[in-house]
Amino acid sequence: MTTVDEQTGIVEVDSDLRAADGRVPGRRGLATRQKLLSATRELLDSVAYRDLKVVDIAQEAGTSPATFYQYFPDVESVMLALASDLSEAWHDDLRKLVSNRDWDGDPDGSAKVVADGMLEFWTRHKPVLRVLDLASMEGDLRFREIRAFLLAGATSALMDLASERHIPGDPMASAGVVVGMLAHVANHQHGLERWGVPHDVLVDTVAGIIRRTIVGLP
Amino acid sequence: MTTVDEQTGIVEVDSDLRAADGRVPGRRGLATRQKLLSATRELLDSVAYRDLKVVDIAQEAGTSPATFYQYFPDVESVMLALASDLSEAWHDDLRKLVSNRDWDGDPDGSAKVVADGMLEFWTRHKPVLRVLDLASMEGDLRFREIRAFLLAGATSALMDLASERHIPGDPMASAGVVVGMLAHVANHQHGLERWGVPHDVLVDTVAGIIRRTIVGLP
DNA sequence: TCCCGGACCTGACACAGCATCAGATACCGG
DNA sequence: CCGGTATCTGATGCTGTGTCAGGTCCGGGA
Repeated sequence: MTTVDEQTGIVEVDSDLRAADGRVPGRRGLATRQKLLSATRELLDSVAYRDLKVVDIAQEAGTSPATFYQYFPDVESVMLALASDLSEAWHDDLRKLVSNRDWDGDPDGSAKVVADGMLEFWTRHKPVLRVLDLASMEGDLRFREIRAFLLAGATSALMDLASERHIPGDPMASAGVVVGMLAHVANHQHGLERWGVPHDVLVDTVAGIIRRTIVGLP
Repeated sequence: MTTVDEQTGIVEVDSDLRAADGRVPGRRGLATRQKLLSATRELLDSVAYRDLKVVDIAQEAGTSPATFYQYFPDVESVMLALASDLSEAWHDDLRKLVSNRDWDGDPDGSAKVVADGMLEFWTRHKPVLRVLDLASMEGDLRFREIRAFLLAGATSALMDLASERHIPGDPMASAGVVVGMLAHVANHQHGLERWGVPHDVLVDTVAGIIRRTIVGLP
């Protein structure tokens, strides 16, 4: 999270980073905080968010529960931080993914690169993105905000594309639905593949929907 | 859930319905069980699954935590039962939704009815379906099975349609992706509408994707 | 080198929710 | 009205939460 202090105008990275007692953490403290974040991400591979306990995170990080509370008020806040970091990473990846793509000359290839890239990113960070999805669905405003920001880049990129092409229908709705579809397919990839749909067929199918819905080609 | 006892061949509705001590519940017991189910569904409207406590469910149902454990081993099992019931209900709704639809004469209207119907069902039962989605994503096999069964009806209906029409691409993948998209849009409807996409535009967009992807019309 | 002050960590504790059981209560057929 | 079984619950041990006061670690100054 990058923010600008309204009072001083100072740009701070990971602002509001302060321990429970109000102190600003130093080198050692930041390392501990990082260890807690990593431990949480690690645990999320094997245990459901619902069953994530402070005790376990602390143990995995090689520290005590009391220390956990020095850096985060609860487990949800760790997720928020992880999701926020991911949001940054995604915007970097996205830039490489959609910029300078030849939609006129090679619409199929372009759609495929976007579909594949997003699927890959979602698969790589599945555990955190899963929680982001759930918490958003359940109405948590802070998670919703991050999710909206995370999807906004992809959505607006596709929306612009749809607008340029003057496709029938609402560009915003089309882009929003397509991006949601990508996220959903990524999350349930495993299920579809178990149903007998191989990964590359899935990518082709999704790319086809992007092409027809956004680019406006048959 | 309807099952057939392999040994006896006896068809049982809600088989394995037995209290914690192994007794088969009578009229009064079934009523209590039902009250617990309703209470859970009720609570799910206002509190996140993650925060659903046995104490709260018991209180909402006007009984004690100990009674809860008479009928369910844990909160997850209640969700399983609710999801299972929903799965039955959906298959009934689905039958009315897709049967005798005129895809050749009125593809737009047909696609719209399916899109609208599914969105409506998902919205009506959002809390339970949300949990079903989450638990499936997190890899819980029992929830996955129910989700697969729930989506299978819609998926195979669309798959058959896609096969008949000889659309390019894999019918199974197309149907799976489209059904997933519908579920996802239903879950995140609120977000899209807040983004300024009205409900009817959303339905049109989704119907358009169904038409182009499944029916094979521009 | 030693020491000292602040940054950091943790053991101990009070409390909430989980899960279980023995015993109390409610209901039904006779 | 009574006995027996189905149903319910108060009491209880246990796991995990969240908060202190006080201990440990570390780097900079003498």
